[in-house]
Amino acid sequence: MTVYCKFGTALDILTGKWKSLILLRLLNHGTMRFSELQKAIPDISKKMLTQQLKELEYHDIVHREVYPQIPPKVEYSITEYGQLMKPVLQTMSDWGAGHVKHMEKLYGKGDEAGANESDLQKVDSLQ
Amino acid sequence: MTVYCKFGTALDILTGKWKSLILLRLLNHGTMRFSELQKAIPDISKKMLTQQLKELEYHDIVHREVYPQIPPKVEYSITEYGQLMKPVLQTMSDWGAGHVKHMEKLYGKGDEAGANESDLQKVDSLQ
DNA sequence: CGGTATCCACTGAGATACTG
DNA sequence: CAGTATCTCAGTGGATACCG
Repeated sequence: MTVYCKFGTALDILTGKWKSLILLRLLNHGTMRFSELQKAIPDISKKMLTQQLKELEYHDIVHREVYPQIPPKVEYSITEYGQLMKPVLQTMSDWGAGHVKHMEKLYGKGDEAGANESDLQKVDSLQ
Repeated sequence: MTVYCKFGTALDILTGKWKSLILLRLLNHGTMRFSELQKAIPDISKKMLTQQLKELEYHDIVHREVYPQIPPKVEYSITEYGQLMKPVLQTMSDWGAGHVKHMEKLYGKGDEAGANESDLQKVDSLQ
């Protein structure tokens, strides 16, 4: 049986280091303002944050609430539908955790040679 | 509690349309030769196939068996450890399938406007 | 505050040609 | 057959400045 590849879909959403980081923050902290997300995710630019949030909003994973006031205030949160991402993120996270261990076993703790884990970010865990 | 982000790790492996396509083929067909993979994955270039396979091999997900003969013969397969990817792939695939449905509900069947599903590939399913 | 708009540097990936 | 070596170019994302 052949089916259309669902990874394309899943990967479009999860791909890129930024989207997963955003989702993680929102899942942990609940509602967050644009500036809070910026502070919580070091090194992300406004451009990227805006872009990624827009995509997540289009996919009905993130909700964007605008408060029409001066100065503006915009809050982001995970939609009810978006909560379905949690098990996916969790599964990937669990596997990733195990895989870090596995790589250490294979190549030793200092595995600078190819694994490229230098850009791992410290974030709150899913639990 | 803060932990190192495991998504970086998981995404490094799963990211890119090619790696997931390769894993899918190998999971379905078992052992495959380089040229078989090339035929099975239309539009992938030798360069990309080689590169992705190398990375998967480094991560102990794919095994590379070289038969020292002329003409050369190289077979690729999923390692025992690599089988652990299956649930991850399955979870992502399941969510992706549901998400396609969700997008159709929201935006209608013809959702050319932003979802960019035009590059979905036909592949054998995990089942 | 929460964005857009513009420019620019870098990289990922395709095409092509060559090799053991 | 199964790669490697270059070249090239489009797209991604960073920096900066401006706007409602």
